[in-house]
Amino acid sequence: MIRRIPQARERGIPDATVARLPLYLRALNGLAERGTATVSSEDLALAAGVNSAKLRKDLSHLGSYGTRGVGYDVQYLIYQISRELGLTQDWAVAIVGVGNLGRALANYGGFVSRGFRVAGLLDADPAVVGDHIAGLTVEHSDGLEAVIRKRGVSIVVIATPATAAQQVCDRVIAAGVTSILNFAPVVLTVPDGVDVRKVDLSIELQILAFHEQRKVSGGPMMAEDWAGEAG
Amino acid sequence: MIRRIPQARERGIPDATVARLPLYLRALNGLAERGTATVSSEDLALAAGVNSAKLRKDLSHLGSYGTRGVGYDVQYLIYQISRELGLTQDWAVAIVGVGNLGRALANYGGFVSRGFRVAGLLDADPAVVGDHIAGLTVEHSDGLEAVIRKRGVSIVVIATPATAAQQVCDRVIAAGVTSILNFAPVVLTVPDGVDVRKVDLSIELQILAFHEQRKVSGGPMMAEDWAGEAG
DNA sequence: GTGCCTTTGTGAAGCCATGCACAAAGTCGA
DNA sequence: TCGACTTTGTGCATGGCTTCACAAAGGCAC
Ligand SMILES: NC(=O)c1ccc[n+]([C@@H]2O[C@H](COP(=O)([O-])OP(=O)(O)OC[C@H]3O[C@@H](n4cnc5c(N)ncnc54)[C@H](O)[C@@H]3O)[C@@H](O)[C@H]2O)c1
Ligand SMILES: NC(=O)c1ccc[n+]([C@@H]2O[C@H](COP(=O)([O-])OP(=O)(O)OC[C@H]3O[C@@H](n4cnc5c(N)ncnc54)[C@H](O)[C@@H]3O)[C@@H](O)[C@H]2O)c1
Repeated sequence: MIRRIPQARERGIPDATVARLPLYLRALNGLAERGTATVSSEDLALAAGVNSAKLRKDLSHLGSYGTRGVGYDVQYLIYQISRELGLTQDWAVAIVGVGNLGRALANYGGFVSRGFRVAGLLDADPAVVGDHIAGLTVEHSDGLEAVIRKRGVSIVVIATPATAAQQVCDRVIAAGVTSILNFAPVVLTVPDGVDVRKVDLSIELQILAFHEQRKVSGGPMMAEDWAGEAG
Repeated sequence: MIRRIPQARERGIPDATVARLPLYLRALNGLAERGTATVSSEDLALAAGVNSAKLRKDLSHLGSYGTRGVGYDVQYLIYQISRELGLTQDWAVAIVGVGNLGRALANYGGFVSRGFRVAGLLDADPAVVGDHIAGLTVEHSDGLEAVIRKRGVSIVVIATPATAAQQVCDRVIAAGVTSILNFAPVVLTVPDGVDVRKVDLSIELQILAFHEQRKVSGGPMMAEDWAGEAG
């Protein structure tokens, strides 16, 4: 059978598209708050900071939800993207490592706002255990596996020092977690089937520094670049 | 003259490569701490979590710093990558918005550790101004431009609420800053020549949720995926 | 010096993402 | 009902990134 109907959603949405869906969702929520009922790909793309053709191609992976000559229904598109991202259910998240960063995350309102619920705060330091943060009590990380199982935690945020991250990672995976958001500056080793995403401030700054250096070096090609290239 | 020697560093290093250099640098520092003198692309790639061919091609963009049959000299490669990233000089960074997140960032040791120095903490809230954090005093954001100019700030971290981010962004750009790290969940609009990188927790969680949803839906290929493909 | 062995640096192929450009589709006014 | 206009959905070309595979390069043992 050679016939090959390129059915949307037949299997997978490109990673690049998935990474942009939250952006579209945010832009759509902004429009919805201002009472906008429909939006064209051009306008939505502008709000999300992407090319309109890319936006349309991205949305076409979810299905054909637009109306030609009109645009997209804001509310309907919000629902479809939310459903696709799995935000119509709520996800229990545990934060391991309640130091500077862990506290900031626990207090972060935007966390809860869209489908994510902080179901546990865990730390290894007895001095921190028992602290009340954002309505939760910090528990000892000895009970990590129990917390994960009992509260149905499916996403774990690692905000421990780098030295503890792999160990915490191994434990939560053993407890059945397959989605990890890592703030520690280490490359986590995980088995197939486990997703790790990392947020790394240090890397971002270094990338900025790279470009900044090129700017201040006096234009596109500085003298040093030519050194040794003669002959 | 048709001869075209593909000299490394002739013009630009691919973005994808630049984004990985900090990863290599981190892995190399780990090796250096353990006293390793030389490392093969295979081993370094393993430590950095990438394919070894990719590592070699990345490094080849900087120059030909390896020795065939031996590998790369760890210290020398650290120096070369550092220099390429602009980490041999130190960068003055200002943090605007000293709330939960801004405080965590200010207290973050890994900031200073590699070429970045927090040169200013600024906030609009009089209740926060005057606080002492990590050896610095929080200043009022009215003086943003003055701080940037007087202390040679070239990278600004925005950790204000989303509503204030664009305004802060406009001001720091007007003050001459061309590198911004944005933590606020908004798409910043900037003129050409300004680099913005964003760190967005919410997006990362949503991407994790997407994949997690697919997993729990019943394995690698769920029934719904096959609907309509028969025949 | 010579030959073997290891490892680099890179040509080439394949893959994925981007963005243009346009036909198809649907709305809306007359 | 019809025609003009708007906007979507997508075929296609382009470009960048990744990966394989290997010739060239260099160290090292003898
Ligand atoms: N603070 C920031 O702005 C920032 C920025 C980027 C990255 N990071 C990274 O995020 C991580 C946390 O940073 P931080 O500033 O909050 O550090 P922190 O030292 O303030 O907090 C770390 C916390 O983790 C706890 N901990 C240690 N081992 C543990 C274990 N095995 N199980 C559970 N908890 C454990 C400690 O008791 C402590 O409370 C670090 O890896 C840091 O490099 C932080
Ligand atoms: N806390 C987190 O873990 C987290 C995670 C992801 C994203 N974010 C984002 O980071 C930003 C900061 O988060 P937060 O939790 O620290 O919020 P916060 O409310 O605790 O802190 C914001 C700070 O910015 C200051 N501010 C407001 N307007 C300002 C202005 N015009 N100039 C200077 N300072 C100003 C406020 O006075 C306050 O101190 C928010 O946009 C948030 O969405 C936070």
